[in-house]
This record gives sequence, C-alpha cells and structure tokens, in this order.
Amino acid sequence: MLTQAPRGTKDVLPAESYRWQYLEASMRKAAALAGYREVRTPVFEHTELFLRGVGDTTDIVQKEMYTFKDKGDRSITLKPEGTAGAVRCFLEHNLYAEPLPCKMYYLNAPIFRYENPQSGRLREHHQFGLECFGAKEATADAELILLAYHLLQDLGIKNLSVEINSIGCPKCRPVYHTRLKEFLGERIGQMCDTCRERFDRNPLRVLDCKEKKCQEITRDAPSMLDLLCDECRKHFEELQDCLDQAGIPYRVNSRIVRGLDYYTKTVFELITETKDGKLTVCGGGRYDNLVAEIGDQDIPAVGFGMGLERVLMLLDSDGAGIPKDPWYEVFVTYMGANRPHAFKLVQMLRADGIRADLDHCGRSLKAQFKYANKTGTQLTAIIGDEEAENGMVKIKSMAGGEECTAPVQEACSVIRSMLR
RNA sequence: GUGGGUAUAGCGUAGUUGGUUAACGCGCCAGAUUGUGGCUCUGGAGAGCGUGGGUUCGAGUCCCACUACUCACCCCA
Repeated sequence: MLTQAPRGTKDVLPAESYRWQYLEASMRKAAALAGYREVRTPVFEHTELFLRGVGDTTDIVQKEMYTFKDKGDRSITLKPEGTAGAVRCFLEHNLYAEPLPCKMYYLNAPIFRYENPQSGRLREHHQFGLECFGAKEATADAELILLAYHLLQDLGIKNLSVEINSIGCPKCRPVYHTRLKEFLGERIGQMCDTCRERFDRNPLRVLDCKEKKCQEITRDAPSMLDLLCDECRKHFEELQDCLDQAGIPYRVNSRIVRGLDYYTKTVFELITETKDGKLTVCGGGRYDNLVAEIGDQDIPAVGFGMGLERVLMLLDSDGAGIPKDPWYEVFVTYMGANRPHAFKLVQMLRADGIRADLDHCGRSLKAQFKYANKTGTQLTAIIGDEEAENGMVKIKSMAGGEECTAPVQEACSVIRSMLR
C-alpha cells in the first residue's frame, strides 16, 4: 500500500520522461504557430463551476468527480475536464476586454475522473487542450481540427480519422430531441437494456449503441443534421468547406455525441484504429453558451482536449521514434585518490555546457567503465595517477575505443570537438 | 456500478496428482583482466510465493474472503 501509487494513476519514470517532453514540445510548437498562448489554471476549482459548466446530468458530474470539502468547508473538485477552468479564468480576468479572439492552451494538465481503469483510461490523465474565445466563425472550428490533425499526423500516428457533426443550438436542438424521442419511443421496447436507460437520460446516446439490433432499429432515426436551423446549417457547411479546402480526410458522422452538456453546433473527434478497436485521442467542439452560462458575457467559444497518455500509447504501437536524450556525454573515470581531480573536471565540463558526471559510489575503474557503457555515454575521460601528476586527462571514445591525451585546461575544447 | 482473467526475486517465467533448504533467463554486484567498458567464463546477493483466514501430519500448489493489477461494459482523453 505504502509503495503503491493509487489505482488508476501512473508514474512517469526518469527513463521515459523524454517521451513526454518530446510530445510537449511538439504541442507547444503547434499551438504557438496558430497564435495560442499557454494558460495555467489550478488543479481544483469550486465544485459549483463544474456542476454549471459540465452539466449536472452528465456521467462525469454524477459519478466521476473527485469532490471533497476543504478545511474552510468549501466544496472543491479536482478538474474532471479542462474547459470549465479556462472559461472561469477568462471571465475572472476580463480577458474579453482584450483583443478577441482570445486563444489559449494548456499542456500536461492533470484531469481526474473516478473511473474503472483499463487500457487507455486512468483516474488521473493529462490533457493538451486549446480554447478559443470570441470567434463565432467556422474557420475557428476548422483551424482547431486541422491543428489537432496535423499535430498527430506529424507525430507519426497512423490510421487517423476525423469525424465531425453538428448538434445544433438551443433553437433547433429541442425540435430534434422531440422528434428523436418520438421515433425511439415507438421502438424502445425492442432495444437493449442500456438503450432503455439512455432513452431517459440522454436519448442521443442511443444512436451510439454498438448492439447490432439497436443499430438496425435506429438506422432510419431522424438526423440532427436534417433539422438544423439556418444559422447552424450554414455554420456546418462553412466548416466543411474549410476542411475540404485544407484537403484533410474527414467524415460527417451524425451519431457522434459528446459527453459534456455545453456543446453547441460543431462537435468533433479524432479517432485512431488500434488492434483493440477504436480509440478517441482528441475530442472537442463549440460551446457558444458556456461563457454566458458561467459569467455575464455572451461570448462564443470553441476548443478541444487531447489525451497525452493516449497519444503516447499510439506512438508506442506505431513505433514512431522519439529521439532519446543522451544521459551523459562524458563520464569522468578516476583511480583511487584522484576523485577530487575528477570532480573538478566534471564541474568544468558542466560549466561549459557538457553533460558530465563521475562515479559517486566508490567503484573500481573497471566498474566505472561498465557504468559508462550502460548509460550510453559517448566519451569517457580518465584521470589516473600519471595524468593527475602531469595535469593531463585521457579521453576515450566508447564507440571506437580510440584514446587521446590532452592537458586538463584544454579538456573542454578537445571533448567538444570529439562529440558529434 | 457490473462481469471475466491474473497475482512466485528488480523484470520475464517454471514449479508435475499438496511432500525435504522454491528453479531458470535477463538485470544487479564481484572476480578472471590489481589503469579501462561492450564478448566469454566463474562466483555472489536477492523472493518464502499479493494479504488474511481455513483444510491437512504437511500448501506456491486445495477452499474462502479481501486487496491490487488487467481486460471488457457503461462512459470518456
């Protein structure tokens, strides 16, 4: 217990953190190219924010939040998603008074949901998310989809597909809801148990059922896309025009529904085909009413969240190479009483920007070489009695084995010239 | 919340119908090579078998419970 991380959490070990750093660097770059700047918001917020923002009928709010009372008797919740916090931040600091759109991203933001962990699902996971406030036009939706698509593609993720849908706005969605309920009401008796539950809770979900029988029954169900109001239809058409122009493959899937209540108009997912089936790596959409719902500004917005663990998982299976950081460039070995000389040389090298270290465990020279070998060090410096007496240092290339000797004062420049 | 699988050294595994000091590979440490790694050889350290009960003369091996891990459903990144 004491030496076990809580269920559904994962350590990122020193040997693998370079993979995260690589991802983060790619994400920062992609975001910055499109004018998004980083925002950092707290890991926890007032529970009320999520009840209002995410929607108190959603599964996330009803059964998955980490909620607790703090010592001041406030109800606090660990972020179960990234958008609500960003909206709160946007409102609290009056960012709407600055030139719009206000584009922000968060990176490696921990997200907490009390779920049953399984492949690609944790209780704490991390997201890269972008939010764009104050842009109502479909180009904003499109640029986010393109950004996510190109980012994942550039990372080497294969079998990537983009699915988009429009779920309308408060004007047209209620009409659809009524129609759908009518349609389903007549047939729900023949459908599976979970669908019957969904019928009451969230009828849209019924369309998402994987049961063959249910899929057949709902094949002729009314589609939201046929009932969009003029404004929503036009917006959706513009989005498709943008994507067509950009030339990325996408599919309109009138059945994708997202689990958060705040979406309006555009919703989208980036899905990959893995050996165990489909996996959504990125999901997002437009939320034109959320800002007004939480604050007193009526500002449209659009955004997405991308699961870092899932992206990393896909990078594993697609075998995309992430360049490894060298551990040490130079390992300084020494014999016996020459440790102070070695220590001094290491400090010199580091001051010169070279990754260097020496043995801190009292190992034999031979063991020091073994260690250097195991850590993949390119060069070793050797300080034996002879070198120490003459103020010299021997430098050896681990790959080829060739050695040379140089005065300690010139060690940095000699080593630099030997490092590729 | 529901259902399936698993649980033996740091990692991966073997442990026959329950029977003496739990085995192997990798890794780790050391030596062969007392100023030098990667190959080879030799030796060594390290688990009492997830936890707690029970059955038995005797359990890693059988039974029960719990916990954790894992997969799937639900839902989601």
